[in-house]
Amino acid sequence: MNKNTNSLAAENRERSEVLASILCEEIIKGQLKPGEKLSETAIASRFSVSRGPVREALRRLSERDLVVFSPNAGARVMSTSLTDMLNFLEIRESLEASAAKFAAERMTTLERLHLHDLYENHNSMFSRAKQHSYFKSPEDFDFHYAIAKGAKNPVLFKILCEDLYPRLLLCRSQHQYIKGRGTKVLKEHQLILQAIEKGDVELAEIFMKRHLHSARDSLKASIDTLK
Amino acid sequence: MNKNTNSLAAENRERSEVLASILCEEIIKGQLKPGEKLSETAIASRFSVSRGPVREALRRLSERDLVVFSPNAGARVMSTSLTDMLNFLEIRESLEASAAKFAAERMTTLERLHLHDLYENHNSMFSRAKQHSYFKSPEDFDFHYAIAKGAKNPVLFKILCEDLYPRLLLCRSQHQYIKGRGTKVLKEHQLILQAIEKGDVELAEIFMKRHLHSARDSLKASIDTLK
DNA sequence: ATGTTGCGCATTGTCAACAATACCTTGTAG
DNA sequence: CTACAAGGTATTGTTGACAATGCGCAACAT
Repeated sequence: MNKNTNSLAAENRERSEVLASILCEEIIKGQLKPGEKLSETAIASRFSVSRGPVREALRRLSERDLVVFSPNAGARVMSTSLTDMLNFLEIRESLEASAAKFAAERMTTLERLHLHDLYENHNSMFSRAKQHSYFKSPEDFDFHYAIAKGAKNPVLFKILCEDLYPRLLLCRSQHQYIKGRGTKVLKEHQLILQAIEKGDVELAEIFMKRHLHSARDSLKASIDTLK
Repeated sequence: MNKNTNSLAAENRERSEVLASILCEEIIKGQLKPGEKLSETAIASRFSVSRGPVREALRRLSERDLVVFSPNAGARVMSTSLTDMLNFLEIRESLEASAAKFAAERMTTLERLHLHDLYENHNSMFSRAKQHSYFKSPEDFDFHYAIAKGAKNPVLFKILCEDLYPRLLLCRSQHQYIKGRGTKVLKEHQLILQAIEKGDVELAEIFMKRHLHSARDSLKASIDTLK
């Protein structure tokens, strides 16, 4: 059992890493506002640590593009634009299309069954208000997550799930962008699922590409209406 | 004029960032061997700084996956496998294909001319022994770099040029992998160039995909012969 | 009233010392 | 001779203090 489950005491990870992941979560969830100052002393006293680990954590977040540094002026929460978001989605389209392709080729039978379950669950409990929180179930939090995993390319997985997704979620939290394309998403997921289940590499790629493309189009449209 | 051009004194960037980029270069160039211990005190004394900035720099490099940390045992240079390299190349294929597509669509006339020049130079001084060092001309060091830039998507550019390329170069330096597919590369570049010049989006994407795919195949083949 | 200049304060950047952990050497037993 | 254990040494993790830079407020001049 954990010796000190609530504090950030020695869980075989260094403090700076633990701090970074906590701050990462708070930034992504929007608990820290865009452009908000991240004072070293404030964070240090909040977690009852010295400024050293805090500084290391902030440098880590800087590499992840979640905070920005001004020389001699410290760190602020990265503030994103809708243009950033469109750029993210454009790349996501290409990467996830590849992921779907590889998943259709490389997923194990078990993984395909698991993906099917995810789809069914998603389908059945659709009417309820459920937006998956990124940190709720980190193991298989999503249909897309499972596909990224099934592509069997750790580099792809890392870029997609550890680099792109967090920053995409940051964009969403900063713009109250709740897509809600309704039942269309489910239908699109179904097509992808079926292609992957059959091992149809080309179709899986195409359906995923279309799926994300229409997500992007939907964002573009809602931007235009706002404008 | 710079007050202290040779040392790493105040150039409006913080020490940890400067240190990180220096170490990054040395790691990628292979001056630091895979698995080699990165002692904080050794680096600190080498650059005549305290351990604080060194630690921050190492944490930065850890986020870039250039070093790995063992708890309470410090940092070591990331050591890569040929499998890693194949994974990198697989993703590069998908990302650069998109880059070529967007470049064909979005490059300015000036950028197209510049790309043409790059190709011509590459073509003319082909016989000489010239392998572009990554840090030699960071602005337009390569044909691929120019295309990534011309795609006009900062996210894509960052993933490709700041995340993927360095790690790919690390793989190369650690495996003495000098591809040398000879004049084939030039021919393939020419096809890509022509497609981009014409603004032929589909062809640019396809030719880039083929280009990088055959590069990957060539690596696979040389792995098999070694095995 | 507005723009500017100077001072004081708060925050960041850096450092050296302390505590804790891991590694290596040495010695001993089987 | 090899395997294992124990202690010492070196390195990492952390902390608090010092130096330097930037920011804000106030007073003054135009």
